[in-house]
Amino acid sequence: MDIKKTAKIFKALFNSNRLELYLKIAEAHETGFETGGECCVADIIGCLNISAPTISHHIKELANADLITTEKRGKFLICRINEEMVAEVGKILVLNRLDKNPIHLA
Amino acid sequence: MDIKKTAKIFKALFNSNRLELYLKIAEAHETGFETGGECCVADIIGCLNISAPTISHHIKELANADLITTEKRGKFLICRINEEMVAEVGKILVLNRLDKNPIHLA
DNA sequence: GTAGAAAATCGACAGTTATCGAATTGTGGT
DNA sequence: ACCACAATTCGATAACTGTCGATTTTCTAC
Repeated sequence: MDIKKTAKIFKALFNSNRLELYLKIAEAHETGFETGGECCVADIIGCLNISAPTISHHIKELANADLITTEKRGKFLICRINEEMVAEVGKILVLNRLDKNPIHLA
Repeated sequence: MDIKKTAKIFKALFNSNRLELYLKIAEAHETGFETGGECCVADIIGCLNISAPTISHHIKELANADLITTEKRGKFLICRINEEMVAEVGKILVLNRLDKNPIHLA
C-alpha cells in the first residue's frame, strides 16, 4: 500500500460535509436522482445545507482525489463515483454506507 | 453508518505521518518491537523523522479517535491497536496495509 | 535523593481549510 | 438579444493543524 495515496483518500473524506456529498453521489449512482440516475450540484444544494460555492469546492477536491469523475453536460455538472477507486480502496465505504454486504476475511 | 463517526476516523488518518504511525503500531502489534511485541514513543522516534512532542500529539489524536489504546507502564507509554475499531471500520486498513487477505464481497 | 531517560505540556508559528457573499461565466429557451 | 438558471471564480475571514524548541513532569536506577 502506498501511504501517500491512502492518506490522500482519507484527506478527501475526513470532512463530514464532503463525506456526505460523496455518499450522496454514490447513492444517486445506484438509486437515481430526479435528473435520472445522475447527480449534479443543484441536486446536492437541496440536501446539504452549505452554499453552492462550497459544494463546488468540495466536488473539485473529490475529483482531485480521483474519488469521483465529473462531466459537463449542458448547464449541469454530472458527478459520478469513480468505480476504479472504489474497487481499489473504497470498498469499505460503499459497504459500510449501505449497511449490507458484510466484509469477510479471506 | 454514522457519518460523523466515519469522518472522525478519516480525520485521524489523513495525515500521512499519523497514518504511518498507526501502521507502525499495527506492525508492532503483530511482529513485535525491541520492547517485546509492543510499541512506545521512543521506538517510533527512530522510524519517523518527526520530533517527540509531535509524536506525542499524534498518539493522542489516534487515541482520541479510539483507533489505539495507550497504557503507561513505567517510563514508557505502550500503544496498541484497538481491535474493536479495526473490526468495526478499520478492516480495510489492516488488509490493505499487509497486502494480503483480500476482501471478498458477500 | 540525585541523575538521567521517557514522555507530556506549553506557547508559538506557518500553513491549510471550510466557508461565505459577490461577481462572473456559460448554457438553453423564448 | 435577452433572461433565467447552473456553476465557477474570486477575495476574505475565521478556524484548525502540524510542527518545533523549551520546559516540566514522571519514572527508574544508583
